Amino acid sequence: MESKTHQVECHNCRLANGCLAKGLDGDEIKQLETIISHKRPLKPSEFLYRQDDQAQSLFVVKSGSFRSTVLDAEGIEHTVDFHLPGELIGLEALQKGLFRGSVEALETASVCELPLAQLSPLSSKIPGLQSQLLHIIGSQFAAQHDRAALLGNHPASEKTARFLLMLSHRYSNLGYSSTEFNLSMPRYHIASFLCLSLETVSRQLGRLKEKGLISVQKRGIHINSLESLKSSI
Amino acid sequence: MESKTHQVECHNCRLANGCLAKGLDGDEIKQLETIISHKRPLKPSEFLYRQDDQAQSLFVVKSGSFRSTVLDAEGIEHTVDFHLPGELIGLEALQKGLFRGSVEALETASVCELPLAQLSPLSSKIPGLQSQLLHIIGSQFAAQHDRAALLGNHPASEKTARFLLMLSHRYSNLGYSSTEFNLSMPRYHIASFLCLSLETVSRQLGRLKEKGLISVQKRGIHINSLESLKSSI
DNA sequence: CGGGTCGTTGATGAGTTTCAATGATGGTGG
DNA sequence: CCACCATCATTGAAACTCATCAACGACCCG
Repeated sequence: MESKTHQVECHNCRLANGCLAKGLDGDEIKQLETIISHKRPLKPSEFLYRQDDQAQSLFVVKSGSFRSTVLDAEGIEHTVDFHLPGELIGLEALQKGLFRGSVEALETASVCELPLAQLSPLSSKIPGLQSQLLHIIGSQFAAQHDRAALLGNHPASEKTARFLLMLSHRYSNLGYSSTEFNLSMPRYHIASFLCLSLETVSRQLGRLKEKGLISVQKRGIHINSLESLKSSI
Repeated sequence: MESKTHQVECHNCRLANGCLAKGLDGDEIKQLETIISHKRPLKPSEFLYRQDDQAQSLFVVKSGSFRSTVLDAEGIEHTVDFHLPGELIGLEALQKGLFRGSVEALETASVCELPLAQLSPLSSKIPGLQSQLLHIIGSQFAAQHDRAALLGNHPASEKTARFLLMLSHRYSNLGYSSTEFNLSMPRYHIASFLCLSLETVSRQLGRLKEKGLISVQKRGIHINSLESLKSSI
């Protein structure tokens, strides 16, 4: 059974507050739950969808993390973004009903599925849902602005520090530690996201470690002082 | 009078087909026109809005072109995007009601203003408007994916060629020539967008000229062969 | 115990930035 | 009307960052 529906309960989901359900009353949440389905969890490096797939749904990350990529005309893959719990994925399909990039689980991960055909009418019916949808869309545009500032014309050292600070910030928003976390992606993905080579990323992490700003052990990151790391930029 | 309302007529606007009015019937367009206002045209390098301004409205480019920028924590400016006629600006404000970047006219330019307070209720009332709004939002996300592929890990020569091809494509969609156009921005803005130095941009344009792929005279660009330019990447 | 993936580290060279000088253009005021 | 200034673009030379190539070690899983 490909898309067996698992248990669905927005009303006691710890993410509901940053999710579509935010600001809805009990009855509205029930209506929302009726259109949400949960696919089985994805395994590491399994694809949620692939570029040019027909899009029937949007997705919200429930657990784990994802990476979204695009292939350019020459078949070179670029990492567009990483997605943590609570984030909405697939908005680029609103244009033509096709996904414009691929999304791949970085670890065991799960999503809530929001069928487009039902989301749109429901959001007309529930004003709070529409406004929350627009709010989330706005966050994504805002995040892109931040990303532009992160990736823009900076030396590798700064890109790396900024990358860690971005993750720190996002984990902190999710209620996790802002100073201690595990990278869910290999160096190669970070490099592709930052437009650097994987060796450079590795070396820059090493430098930050030498300076005493962070501790690194493979995927494990500990930021010794957020302030010093920021001011190192 | 700061925001004097100029003549508003979506129904005979040549851009209406790629704009919010697309797919609406005559009566619906009339309703849309009632909430749209036109500010006086902006002069070159005049700001449409500035980062952290309170956002009352979204904007659609009616004529001319714009550049959107963000300041990072260090006060360094990054060019996020260029905006041509028909494009919707300001979506990042849907999150918190604040603009997350600045938008600046590159030449004499005008916009249609869409007050957020009225747009949202109207789109609930007119299903076609809501779906067109979502469609446009989707295009912007799709465009970001394309931009990621454009800017990603490529040598300066490719970035420059891709940049020209992107503009060519966008002008062509607007009904202008895809092989002959004027850059509305100085080299410095192109450089900031492509994460290069302005000298590098200048040199790369020079190289493309030497190779016979394009003609350049300051802001004037003529692409001798789109196909050769593409295959040069 | 192999074999694969992943991360680190070193040496080298290419590509890009930076600094600097010069030329073209357009607007302004004498 | 022309000189002057500011802005923008081009070009050169030098310095440096970063990518590439390569080797090695750590780890995990079959």
